[in-house]
Amino acid sequence: MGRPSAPLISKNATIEAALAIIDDDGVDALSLPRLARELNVRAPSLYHHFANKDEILADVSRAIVAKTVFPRKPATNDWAEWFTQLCLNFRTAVLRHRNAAPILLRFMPRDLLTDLYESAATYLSECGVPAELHVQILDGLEKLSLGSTIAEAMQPPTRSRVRFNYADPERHPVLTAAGAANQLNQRQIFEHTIRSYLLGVAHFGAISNDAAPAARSAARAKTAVATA
Amino acid sequence: MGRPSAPLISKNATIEAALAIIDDDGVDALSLPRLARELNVRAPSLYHHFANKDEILADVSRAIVAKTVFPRKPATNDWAEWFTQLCLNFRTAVLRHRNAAPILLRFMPRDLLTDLYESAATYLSECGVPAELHVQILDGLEKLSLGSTIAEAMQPPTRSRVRFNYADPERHPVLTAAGAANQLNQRQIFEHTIRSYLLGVAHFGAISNDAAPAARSAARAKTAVATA
DNA sequence: CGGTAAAACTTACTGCGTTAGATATACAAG
DNA sequence: CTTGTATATCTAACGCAGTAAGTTTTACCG
Repeated sequence: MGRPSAPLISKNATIEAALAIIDDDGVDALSLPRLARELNVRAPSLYHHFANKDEILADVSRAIVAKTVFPRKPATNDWAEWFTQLCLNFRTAVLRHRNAAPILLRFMPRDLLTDLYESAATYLSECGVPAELHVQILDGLEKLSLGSTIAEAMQPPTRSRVRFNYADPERHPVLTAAGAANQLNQRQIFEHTIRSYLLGVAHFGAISNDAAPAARSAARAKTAVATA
Repeated sequence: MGRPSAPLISKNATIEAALAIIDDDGVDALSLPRLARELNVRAPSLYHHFANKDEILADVSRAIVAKTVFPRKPATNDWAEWFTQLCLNFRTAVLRHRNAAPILLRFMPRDLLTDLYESAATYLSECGVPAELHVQILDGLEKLSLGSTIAEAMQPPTRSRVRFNYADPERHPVLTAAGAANQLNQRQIFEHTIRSYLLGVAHFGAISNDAAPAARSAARAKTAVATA
């Protein structure tokens, strides 16, 4: 065949095709022969554009995360609201390709995140949040959004209120009742979780084991009161 | 060779061997030939005890999660403290085998969790927490612990204070400063995140988009105050 | 003692990721 | 316009993986 007048393979088209396969049939269905066939090409030709399969997967991860919408900063110093919106947008971007969750876990584009964090930390400083809290807020939010979104992506999608699908009314009566009483869907629980976390950080600051026992016992007392 | 006087393969030994391989060399290193070799046996013989490789992986996941220590209930109605301890124990159990994180994501033993949730929901009821909050607490905590622990497991372990390893002092000055100012390690951030979340739920209850705008704006006001 | 089921084996197939080397074309230099 | 080199595809082939089929030996039960 020899060299074609215009290249048959482009990085972008390859990544898009890979993403389409994953969306349609899952990560396990993405093989190089299949990907090549979709591009009307042979598998080894892909090695002229990518070092190996992992590089393709890393680029797919990057493409997914890069579509996260960056919210504009609010007029007030309401950083908690801004972060909540950012996390929601991240969740939306990831859940658009929920089959890709496993590769996202393996190939999270950390450099993208680092650039994002730099601007987020700057914003926190502008809002007067002390630097000691920055890591805790950023790292906590990362674990929370990334982790809980990926965990959500691994389960079948549910638009309506969250139940416990594995609960058996006979063996798990209390849980079944809890499912019936619940009013929130997955997205609302996520948003609620983020917001609760940020409220917690903002109100109580660092609650470490050894550093601030007074703050913790005070917090514990409040919890007990609120649920009595 | 024929049938041996005593079986050469047992489910338990197989799962332990698989876990050892994963701990030593990662998930990708676990192949049936290698696993069989470790057991002094041939690969197809494993099919007499497991339907396929996925079944082995599922059993490995189950073995990891099953080692979570169930904390005893405190004398007071301090359910938040109990849940915090439970989540910490779960994290410990998972991080003992951090290489196994990807398969844990795929083969989370949901039935184990369901039994656990039933008793947790019962406990919440005993403590007087209204049923409408049960799903939100359980599901929120699941996403948070499972997700953030798996996300943590995917990064290299760090016992000391959390920095941002990918931050370049030139390009990310604010982030570098934030890393220097941070006092908490991974475990403390995790614990803090759980506690902040539970405090948030206990104090503010459901914060949904449409249900309680008043509660949310009140919460937002408090956040702003706390950080001004 | 004989039949059945258990628990190992050997052999073999398919499909994967990847490498090596051939082939033909585009493009730039003389 | 020729010629050389880099580019972009191909074909062929290797090794390893998961798994299926069928064989062999042995344990155990009536």
